[in-house]
Amino acid sequence: MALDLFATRGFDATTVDDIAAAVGVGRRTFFRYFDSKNDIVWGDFDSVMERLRTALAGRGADVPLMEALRHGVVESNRYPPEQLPGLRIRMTLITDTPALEAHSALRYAAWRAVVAEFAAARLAADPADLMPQVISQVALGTAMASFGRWVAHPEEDLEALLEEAFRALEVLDLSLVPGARPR
Amino acid sequence: MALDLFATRGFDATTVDDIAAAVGVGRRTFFRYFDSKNDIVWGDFDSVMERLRTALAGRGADVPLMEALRHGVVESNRYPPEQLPGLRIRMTLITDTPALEAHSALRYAAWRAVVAEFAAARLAADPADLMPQVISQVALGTAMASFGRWVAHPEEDLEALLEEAFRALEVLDLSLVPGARPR
DNA sequence: GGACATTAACGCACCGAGTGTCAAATTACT
DNA sequence: AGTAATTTGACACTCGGTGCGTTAATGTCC
Repeated sequence: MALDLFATRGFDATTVDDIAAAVGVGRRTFFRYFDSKNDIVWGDFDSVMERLRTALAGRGADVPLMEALRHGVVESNRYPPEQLPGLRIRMTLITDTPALEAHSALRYAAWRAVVAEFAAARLAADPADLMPQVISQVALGTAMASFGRWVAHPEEDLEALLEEAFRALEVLDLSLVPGARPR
Repeated sequence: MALDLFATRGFDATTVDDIAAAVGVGRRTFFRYFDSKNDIVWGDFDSVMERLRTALAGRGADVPLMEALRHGVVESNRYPPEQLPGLRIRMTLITDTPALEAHSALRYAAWRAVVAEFAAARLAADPADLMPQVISQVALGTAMASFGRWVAHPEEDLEALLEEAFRALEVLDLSLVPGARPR
């Protein structure tokens, strides 16, 4: 609903009054349901995190950490085809609207916390320790690079991109020698 | 100057009028020198990026990519001791003021672009390709994890943290097997 | 040194996001 | 139906940020 306005008129050019009017509701009422205009775009982020959490927990302890991470992230980003257009609109808005890009940092922090907790458990460390933090940052960055690519290249497959990116991560120190051919 | 106000009163509680008054300048004039209130905290970010760019370029092509990246990032974050207190104040503000955390995403994008360009050149790829993007995201995340740790633990050494984090990156797929002892 | 152009300072009015307050409307309950 | 609880939304306000237009400095050329 409001997403359509954003997609056509642009995020910045769409005021909260516009949205409220379009939904047929008072401006003040809008702010009862959304903490900010930005929050419209990231719908139910809690469920995304919950999916990630369960996907990570679903891997046995015998699977190496980075491999479990790859599986978890890929699996939690598996969407039924009919949801992909909506996802693309949202991710497009996020990646090329500065205000949203900035605001998203807050959501990402929560996402990273899930990964950090998982990594910490695996490493028998504290989530605040350096390595779990590095791993969570790296996982987020890798996922974001994949999403960014997906947004810019609609013909490519999101899952495949995530898979490729995370696999590259697992062999980072081996493949990235000078002179190595990029695939 | 304005940083002191942020540090004592808090970022959100300090209005632009407060700052302008403290500096003895009109509100409108403030906005001639800073595009936004947020921009005060990230001083001359261009010089940071320039340092990174030259530090990366300074490594010979014979040094492996991830190693050159580590050297470049560590070197570009080598500050004279007298600048560390100021840096700590700024980074503390950034890491625990949501508004700044969000705004910083825009600066980070520029930083990543520098890394992506470097990585792309090394891989004979395009900066927009998946791998350069992954590498730039990973580098940023690793640096941020180090900074976050440094802010939370003032007794630890920033350079050492960066060094440790980036070294861990180079052996990610080797050390992070289940049962491996965290160091 | 004086006339002129340029740039900086800044007051004013405005917009849009977000919040607190309070009264009216709706809904739920018995 | 009548009462209590919840939802809605109007109003006023704060704060960040911008456009505009005017005054004050600052430079520049003859």
